[in-house]
Amino acid sequence: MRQSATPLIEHSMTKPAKFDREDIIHRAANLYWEKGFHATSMRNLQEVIDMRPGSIYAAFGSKEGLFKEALDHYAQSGVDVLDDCVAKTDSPLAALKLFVEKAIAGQKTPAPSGMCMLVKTVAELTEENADLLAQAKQSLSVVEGEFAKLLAQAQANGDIDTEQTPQALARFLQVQIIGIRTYAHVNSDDQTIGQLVNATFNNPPLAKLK
Amino acid sequence: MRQSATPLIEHSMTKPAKFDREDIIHRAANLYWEKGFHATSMRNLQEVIDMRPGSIYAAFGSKEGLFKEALDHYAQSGVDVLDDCVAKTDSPLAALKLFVEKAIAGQKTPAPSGMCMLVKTVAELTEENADLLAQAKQSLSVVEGEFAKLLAQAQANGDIDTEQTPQALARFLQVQIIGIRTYAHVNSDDQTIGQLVNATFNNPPLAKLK
DNA sequence: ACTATAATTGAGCAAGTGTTCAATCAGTGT
DNA sequence: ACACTGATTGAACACTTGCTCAATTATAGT
Repeated sequence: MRQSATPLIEHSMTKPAKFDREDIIHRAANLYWEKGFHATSMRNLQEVIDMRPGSIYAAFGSKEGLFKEALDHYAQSGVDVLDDCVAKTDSPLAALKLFVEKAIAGQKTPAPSGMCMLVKTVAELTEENADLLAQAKQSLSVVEGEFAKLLAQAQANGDIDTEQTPQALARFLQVQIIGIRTYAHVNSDDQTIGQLVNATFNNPPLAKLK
Repeated sequence: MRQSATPLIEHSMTKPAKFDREDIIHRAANLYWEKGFHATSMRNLQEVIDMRPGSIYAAFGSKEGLFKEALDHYAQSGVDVLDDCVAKTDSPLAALKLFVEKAIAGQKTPAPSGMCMLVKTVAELTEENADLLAQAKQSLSVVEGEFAKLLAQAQANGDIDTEQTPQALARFLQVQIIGIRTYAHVNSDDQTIGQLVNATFNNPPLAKLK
């Protein structure tokens, strides 16, 4: 019954899982991201990941189990993007700004939803799905922690004011990103959104010192 | 079949609607607000508003019809609260700050959800419910317009900088409120949230001039 | 070839969904 | 009293939901 992510060699090998687990989760995540947890039915999922119910339940246990893995996948890919931004820029502050611009531009073509999937999840779910809710919150905290690290570096570099702790600055940045991406649903005018991003990085507490 | 909000006098009067329509909508709105559109079933609604399906459908037409009225009710009550804040304070800026504090404190006990129902709706719904989505967006725009009026007054009073248009400032304020209320789901520490509210009103572009 | 083992299938289940409608109920005007 | 009429009821409908499991398929080791 059990399926292993990477088929393990045991006493006697049998038919290995033919599907690419990462790819399946990626597709599932995109559907959940677009439609939300409740509005996504197992039938919808069966179609986009091209698996029959038995296989899905053998591999992921339940609708919630698959959603959990989708959330993990999404959060990890977010961290990957942030790391990529760090690699592509020459300062922590520039990395953060690039990340924000990418996140907000992603609202356009290829992303299932302009909103962060973690935020959508926190907004949608209640205590009826306490574990999923907790996981989304925790992933948001992890991202915030990554922000804090970069902001601490920016302070050490003398790029930004040190009046507030890196943690407080990270919270502030989270609020801006959540607010702007959500607001972009209502008014997605490029210039308007650009103004809001600039306001975030040009005013205290994140304004660059000269 | 039809039910009228205020039973009208016609050629021959019959049994008037016995329920208090405003009260019904209020209760329905609170349930929708708490659970979201998709996770709220008609059975759930039947219980909290104590009506049988036939009556609900005679009065509101459909699950979406009732949600529409719930959204309207919610948006109107938001405008009412804002007006109340204006009445209770001596400056437009103070009114806005009071409004923000009320909105964020409402996250505590009596409100069904810490998040704005309009924002939750915009986050949850897709083009599959285009009309409801459009309505939520439009209500958010209306609120933003109210903000803009007050901010224009604040500028006229010389309370805040005039470098940005009232509309731009209103957008900025919306982003802050959306961001903070959503963020409060993840980290609801009073002091932290207070800091974020203060940051909104103590930094440009909303900082009070002296 | 044969067997052991596990992945895969898909029909189908019990429960839940939004909604309808014939029957009943209860005020109003006569 | 009575009849008229619209509000109210709740059983029931067609459909969808998340999920199960016996049957089938496919591979690896003998």
